[in-house]
Amino acid sequence: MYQPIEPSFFQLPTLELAKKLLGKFIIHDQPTGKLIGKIVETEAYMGPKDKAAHSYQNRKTKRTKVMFEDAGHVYTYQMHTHTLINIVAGPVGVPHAILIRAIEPIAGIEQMQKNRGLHAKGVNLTNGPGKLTKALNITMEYYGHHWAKKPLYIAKGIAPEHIICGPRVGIHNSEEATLYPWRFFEQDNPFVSKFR
DNA sequence: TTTAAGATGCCC
DNA sequence: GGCATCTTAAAC
Repeated sequence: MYQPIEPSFFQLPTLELAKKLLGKFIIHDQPTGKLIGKIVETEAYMGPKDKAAHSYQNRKTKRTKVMFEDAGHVYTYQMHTHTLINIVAGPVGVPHAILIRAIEPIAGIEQMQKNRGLHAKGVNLTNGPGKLTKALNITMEYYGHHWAKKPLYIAKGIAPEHIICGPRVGIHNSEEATLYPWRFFEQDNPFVSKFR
């Protein structure tokens, strides 16, 4: 318990992995203790044929290159004032990634509250991809890290009873890819982000 | 070197 | 609905 999952876990087909990640724990070891959240919402991005993905048509740049590594690496990027975090999926050379969109706080909640500031109450602590990275103190320095290694790692958790899928959030100019049902979340969990 | 746009969140 | 404010990529 609370130990990094075996690296082979990430070698599932991308959509399968996106579903299996629901209920897993994401853990960040800090000097002040462990910050732990349960993943309740994910989104898959499959570069080669996904117009909404940064790696569409295998575009390889400084930003997207980590997605060409083997599954389990950390892909971080900046969105306006926020850091968003992904799990690289697919075999070497196939630039897939899974965005972690929301978590439910499990341990270290007081520290998460401090990291977020006073305005974040209740579900607003971690119900969005930019919010959870701030709560967990995740920054761009984890670009290229591996999710099976401390101090930032995935651990076994609690599989959800019911999983819902639907269109991804915040995709507007990607034509047919706009409606791909590649968003997965735990039914009735209050920390799932709002659709826009 | 300059400029535009973005897988968001907070405030008005 | 506006705007903050950072990284990247593609235009000059």
